[in-house]
Amino acid sequence: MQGFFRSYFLLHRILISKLNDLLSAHGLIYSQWMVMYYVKNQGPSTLVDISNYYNVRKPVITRTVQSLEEAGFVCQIPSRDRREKIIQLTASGEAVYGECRQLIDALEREVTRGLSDEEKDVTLRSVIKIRENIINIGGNKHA
Amino acid sequence: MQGFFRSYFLLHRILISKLNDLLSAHGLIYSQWMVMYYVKNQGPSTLVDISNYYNVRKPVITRTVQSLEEAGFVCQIPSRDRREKIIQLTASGEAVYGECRQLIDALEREVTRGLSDEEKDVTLRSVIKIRENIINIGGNKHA
DNA sequence: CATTAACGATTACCAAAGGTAACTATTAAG
DNA sequence: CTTAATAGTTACCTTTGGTAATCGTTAATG
Repeated sequence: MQGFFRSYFLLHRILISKLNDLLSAHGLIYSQWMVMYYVKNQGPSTLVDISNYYNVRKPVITRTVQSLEEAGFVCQIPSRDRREKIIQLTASGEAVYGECRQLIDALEREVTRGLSDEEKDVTLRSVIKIRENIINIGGNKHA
Repeated sequence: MQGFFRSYFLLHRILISKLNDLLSAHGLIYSQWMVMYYVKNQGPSTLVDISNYYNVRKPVITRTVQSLEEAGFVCQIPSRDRREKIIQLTASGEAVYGECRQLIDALEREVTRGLSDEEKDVTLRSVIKIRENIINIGGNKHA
C-alpha cells in the first residue's frame, strides 16, 4: 500500500470540488449537505447527535445549522429538555435533499465507472476498515 | 458503491488529523509536507511545477514555500530564467523529511492492518481510477 | 528591434471548515 | 438545595483553498 495516503489525498480535493459544484447549483455547500444528510437519515436530531456522528466540535455544527435555518432547509421542533435544539428538514429542505441525492448518486456511479462490483465492494469495505483501525489506534483527540 | 462518498469523507477528517498529529511533532503541517514530498521525489522544482501537480493555485504554493523557507527546510537555487524560483530541500529539510517518511510509512501499515495485499492493491488502484474518471469527466475548473 | 504576449511569482484580499475558551441556560446528582 | 454535567452559543484563531491585480522577465511578432 505504498503511497495510499498520497493517492487518497490527491483524490480528496478533486472529489470535494466536484461535489461542491453539484451542491452549489442547489444553494448548498458541503458542510450543509452533511448535516442535512444526517437529519434526513437519522430523523430529528440534536446538534450533539450530529457533532458526535461527524466527530466535529459543537460550534462548527451550530454555525452550519444556523446557516441552514436561514436558508429555510431545517427548522427546530420542541423538546421536553429545553436545553436541546432538535432539528428536522423542512419541506423545502426535503425537496433540495431529494434533488441532490439523485445527482450525487449519479456522480458516484459516474466516478466509479470501469470498476467491477467486486472492486467497488472491496474498496468500500477497505475504507471503512481503515477508519475503524484509526479509531482503535486510540489517541485521537476526539473519541 | 452506495455511500462511497460518505465513507470516503468520514475517513478523511480522521486520517488528516492523525497525519497532522504526526507531522506537528516535527514542526510541519500537511501543506508543507505535500510540498516537501514533491520536491524530494521530483527534484528541484518551480512553484508552477508544484501547483500543477497538486492542482492548487499558485498563491497557495507561494505561501507554503515561504513558510518552508522561514523554517529552513527548503531553499532557492538560481535559474537561467530569472522569473522562476527553483526550490530544493535543505539538509535540515532532508532530515525532517526522512523522519516523517518513516513515521508515515509506519502509520500507513498500521491503518491498513487486517487488509490483505490483494485488498490493499484493489483499493489503491480504485482510488487512482476514480481520480482519473473525475478528471476525464471534464468541466473541472483546474485542468 | 521595439512592442506586445505570455509567464512566474507575489500581494492583498475572501471563504470554508476545522479548532479553543468562555459563557448561558437548563437538567441531573449529591 | 446546591453542585455537576449537558446543550448550545459567541467570539476568536488556524489551515487550506480561492480571486484579482500587479511586478518582472521572457518570448513572440510586426
